[in-house]
Amino acid sequence: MRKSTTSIDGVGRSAGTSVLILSSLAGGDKHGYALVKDVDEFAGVHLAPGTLYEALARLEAQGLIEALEATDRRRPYRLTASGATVLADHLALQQRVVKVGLARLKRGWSFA
Amino acid sequence: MRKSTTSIDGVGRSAGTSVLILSSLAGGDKHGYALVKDVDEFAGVHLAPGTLYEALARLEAQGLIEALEATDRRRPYRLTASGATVLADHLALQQRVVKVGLARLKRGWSFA
DNA sequence: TTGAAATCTATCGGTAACCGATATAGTCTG
DNA sequence: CAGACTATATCGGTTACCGATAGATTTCAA
Repeated sequence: MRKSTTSIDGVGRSAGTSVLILSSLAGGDKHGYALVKDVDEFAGVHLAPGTLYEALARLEAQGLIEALEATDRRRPYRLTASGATVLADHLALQQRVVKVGLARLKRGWSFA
Repeated sequence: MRKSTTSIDGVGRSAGTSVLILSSLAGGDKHGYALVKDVDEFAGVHLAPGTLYEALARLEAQGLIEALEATDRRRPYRLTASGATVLADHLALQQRVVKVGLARLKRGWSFA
């Protein structure tokens, strides 16, 4: 069952879960649940729990984020220096794509 | 075997194949091979053949692109009005993510 | 002139990113 | 005290994505 009209199937994907999580943590340390709400707000994308915890494990294994001491029921994460570098690189890449795409659309993709 | 140092595993993914293809076609009608080279240049991302033709079929089925009459060995595609709308929406989303991420990184993600 | 490189499309099998459901449990509020 | 919200975790299924492989044509230099 499809839900949206103007959406590429697998857009949650193309938005890039890793970039979303890294961007969220760039704003400060957060635990999973808080992170999901933050991403919801600033990107308008909702990360499913499966997607989230898998991605967190992946990113931690890659050394892009690090788990902090759990207080209460919360397991917070922090962006590492390496993670910040990778994030910056990817945002730069995405920015290039956005600029080119937008410019081409404005220039008139349609010759009809 | 991993190849890059500063890369999120599955970044080709986060770059968003669909957005890349749509952005390429926004610059004019192209057949698959030309499209791959264009994306290589403007995004620095190489689309594998499997990824490409699968994505083209998907996008056509979704009505975001349309196949044109094949001349010679080339099977060109054109961006549809619907595809242009979807692309614009997604570029806007990515732009928002880029802006937030960059702003947060600049503000200083590290408190150390 | 032949043969290597580039152009062009296509399919297949495998991996892993992503999703939604489900489970569990503590807290807060009406 | 029920129901909503916070919070983490796992599991099964789907599919985007990848690289290898294949095959046909064209171009171009040795």
